[in-house]
Amino acid sequence: MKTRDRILHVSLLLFNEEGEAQQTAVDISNALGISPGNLYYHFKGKDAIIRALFDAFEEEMRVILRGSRGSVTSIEDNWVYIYIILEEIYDFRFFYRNLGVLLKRYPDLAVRFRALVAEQRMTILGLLDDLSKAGVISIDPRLRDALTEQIMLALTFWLEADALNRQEHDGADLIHRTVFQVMCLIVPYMGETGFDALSRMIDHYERATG
Amino acid sequence: MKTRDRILHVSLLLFNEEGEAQQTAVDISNALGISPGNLYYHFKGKDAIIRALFDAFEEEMRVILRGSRGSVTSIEDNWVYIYIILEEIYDFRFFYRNLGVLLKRYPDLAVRFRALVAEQRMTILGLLDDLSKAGVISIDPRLRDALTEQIMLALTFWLEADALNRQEHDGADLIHRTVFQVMCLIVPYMGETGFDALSRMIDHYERATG
DNA sequence: GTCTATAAGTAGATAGAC
DNA sequence: GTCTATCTACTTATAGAC
Repeated sequence: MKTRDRILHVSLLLFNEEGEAQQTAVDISNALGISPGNLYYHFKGKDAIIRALFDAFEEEMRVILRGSRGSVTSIEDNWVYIYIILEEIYDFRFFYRNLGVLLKRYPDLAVRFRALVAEQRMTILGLLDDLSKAGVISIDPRLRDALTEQIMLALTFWLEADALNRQEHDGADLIHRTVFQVMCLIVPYMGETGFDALSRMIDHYERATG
Repeated sequence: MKTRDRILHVSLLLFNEEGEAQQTAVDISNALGISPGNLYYHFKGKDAIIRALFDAFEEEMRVILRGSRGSVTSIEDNWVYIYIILEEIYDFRFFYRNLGVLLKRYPDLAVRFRALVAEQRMTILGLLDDLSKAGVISIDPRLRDALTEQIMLALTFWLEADALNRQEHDGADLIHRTVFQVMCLIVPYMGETGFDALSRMIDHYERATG
């Protein structure tokens, strides 16, 4: 593995586990067993590392978002799809843990992040449209936008909300609970079948978390 | 106005407008027209200032939360009450802009903040219970907790979400939109009257924002 | 209470040898 | 590519005069 890739790999690990703000360029080079000078040979600094990590995240997320076009037509599909999005976010969770600080510090990333969020919003809207057309949900158009915003809120701040509620966390369980939380937002619009779907979801949730 | 109070006042202003992370002890003393040494005479550092500001916020918020006991029985009351909570948060918005960083940096504040959030959650649950008993809403008990969490999410991360979507913001309009957003979460559980309530809310919203 | 001056500590960045 | 050594810049915090 080339040093450049090792730097990215270890940085992502450190940022996710210990928090981005806490790690200095020297910390990263120590973790890698290389000198700070060497680190600066490969990346101009922590900024460049973060930008490179964002490149990777952005590309992966765009692939996921574009993969939804017309392929999510049942509530089960929806469940799985939300799951996939959350897992991708979890892989780069350090971004979402300090969103405010990071976007203030890197205005260029803020622009790109906003564009990504916009595409995410369009995807969620499309998802709700597909579910409507398939007759799975029925929602007043005035409430549809509000629901979309709520789902966006959940998808964006689930990690921060969890950090607020507990000190430690179990990633798999947290993702699971968050999918459930998002699905609960949709249940009221499923009419009579909503309660059945909810029951099935709870079963599914209980089974997976023991 | 005593210097101590002036420091707190100007610090809150700076933190809210420019961001807490960006302001150093020297910046604050410059803004006040006093020396850094003098600042350190009154407060041991930025930490002590932030703690003092949190004291104020915590006390004000607790008064608001305790004021809800049994006094919110209509959907209009609920609207007003959410409004009051959001305005209080807005006054100390710098806390909510960098929650993650702040709570990591000040573990003692994190403990107190979590307790405050817990009381907030109890208040929201109580609100929903009161609305249920008054026959205003009807909600499956399994969905009630999820709804509570969603409202908490909205109340806690509305400021960060807005910062993500725009560069600048109009406080009054943002608060208004957020109240609307929260109310939209409750509408599905209002049955037939929900649509009327929604229409009235939209009217109200349009009127207030022009 | 308030000032000036300065110490002490930390993060970021580069130069030059190997 | 990688290292050691060092330098700059900045923030916090304190000492001592007024």
